[in-house]
Amino acid sequence: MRARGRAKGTIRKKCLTIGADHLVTLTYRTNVEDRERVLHDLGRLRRALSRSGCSMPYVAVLERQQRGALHPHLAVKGFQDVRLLRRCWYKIVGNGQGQVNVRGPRPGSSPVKLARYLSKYISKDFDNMPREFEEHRYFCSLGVKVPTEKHEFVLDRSAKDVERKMYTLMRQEALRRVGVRCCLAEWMGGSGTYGWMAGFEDASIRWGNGSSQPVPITSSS
DNA sequence: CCGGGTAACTCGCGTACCCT
DNA sequence: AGGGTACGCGAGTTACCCGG
Repeated sequence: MRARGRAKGTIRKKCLTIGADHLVTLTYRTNVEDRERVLHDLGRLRRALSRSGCSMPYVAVLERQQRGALHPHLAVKGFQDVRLLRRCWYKIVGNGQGQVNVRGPRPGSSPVKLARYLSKYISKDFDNMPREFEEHRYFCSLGVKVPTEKHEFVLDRSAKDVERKMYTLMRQEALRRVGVRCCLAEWMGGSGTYGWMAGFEDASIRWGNGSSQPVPITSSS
């Protein structure tokens, strides 16, 4: 199905865009199979976190356990307050009636791997997850823009100074394609041998010739 | 403080069409 | 046949208001 590929690709790109490196798993003690209930609880959690000043960009998917119970996985960026998450989740599902598990980045893990991990759930459950017409397979906070232009590069571990030069070339190419009025998002793998860069149109800033940082455009200019 | 209702807005999904 | 793209529908998100 074409929607599967599109959903997988979008999840992967959104995870990379927000730089997701932590995975939050919310579960119920009881066997909750009602999708409406899970989405409702997820909405309440989001609202509770928002009111606590802890609104976070996320990409969420639902996974079905072997017993049939649904539970959400959330890909988020950076360390989240587990105690706050737990307190809010327990308020919603009842004290001790659920689990909150936050998994941080492991050695060798990356936003790329987490993105693959989440998109795997989509393809895995695509065929066996009961789903009504127009229901979404995944959910994310608003404003997560998927880049329209993206270049990936791989460098040899033994390369010296190549990384910096390649980085400069990548930036020049991104600015050439997207335009100098843009902001750049990037991610570099742990070993520095793999990464990506993406450009987003942004009329409020401008890259000058040879500058390493964009400068804000004031209303007078 | 918290939950529910509502409205405006965003954007995922299915689908049709075109091109290779 | 399969990939790319555009479009409309409507599910989902968010902010705000109000009542308990």
